[in-house]
Amino acid sequence: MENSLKSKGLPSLDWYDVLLELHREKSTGLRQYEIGEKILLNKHNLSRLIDRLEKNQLVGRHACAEDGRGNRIKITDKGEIMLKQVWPVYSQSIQEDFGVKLKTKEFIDLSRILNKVLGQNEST
Amino acid sequence: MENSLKSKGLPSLDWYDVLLELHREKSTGLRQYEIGEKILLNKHNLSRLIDRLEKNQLVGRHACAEDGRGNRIKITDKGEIMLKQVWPVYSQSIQEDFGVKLKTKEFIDLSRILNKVLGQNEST
DNA sequence: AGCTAGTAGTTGCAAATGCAACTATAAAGA
DNA sequence: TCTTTATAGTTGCATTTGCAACTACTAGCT
Repeated sequence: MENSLKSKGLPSLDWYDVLLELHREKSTGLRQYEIGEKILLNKHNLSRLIDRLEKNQLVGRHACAEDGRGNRIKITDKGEIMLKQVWPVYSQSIQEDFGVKLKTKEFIDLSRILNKVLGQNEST
Repeated sequence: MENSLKSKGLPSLDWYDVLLELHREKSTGLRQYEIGEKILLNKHNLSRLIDRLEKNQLVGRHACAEDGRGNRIKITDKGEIMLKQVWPVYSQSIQEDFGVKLKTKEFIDLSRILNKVLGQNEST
């Protein structure tokens, strides 16, 4: 999937993950720690990922009213456009790597089983 | 799993993967490209991974009779010992992350489905 | 044989990651 | 209020990864 994106000059999947979460909260934005809870990335790496996104003007860091330490991250219009550009390529990769190879029931089973593995984590 | 290994001063899982493949061919050893076919790592990174393994005397590079370009990698006794040290920690992690959370049937299904995803790859 | 193309493995450099230490602010307790 | 403790986020440094170019050798073609 990464190769497929890269060959088309699109950013990697972790950029997509962050942009998607921000898209879902377009109006209010998200705190960095909130993004960190949703995707699998520790805070220092997330901080630098957002540096890169910001440098590419896909997101913006805004001062945070309720907490002076943190900042509120919002997706930009350019970020929204990027999201729309990535999705067709991403979804086609999913189709090729999973859709073609698995029956619908297998796909559902896989999803359910992996969610069980992810869930009930003593570390969370 | 990586955290669990690291906290006990043991090397990461990719070291284990390589050592295990070499253990299975202890007498003849393996060419680097053969290791590369078995684990998910491209050749330059594998080359450097083997550098590290060699520096820790867990494997040895030997001149290759049948092909002057390549070398034959063999696990050392120290490597075998490391393999034996890692396995209990690794297997316990598997137990915690999968065994506890999944029923036997789910585990088998997961394995079967993921193998289907891996297989029939147009790129291989 | 001699030339060309392909393969095995290595290396330099840039970018990404992990770890620990750091700053700045918030929250909790005396 | 003042002190202590916890949290949000950043930064420096070492290690790892990805990419492209490279060497050295093999294999295939004429």
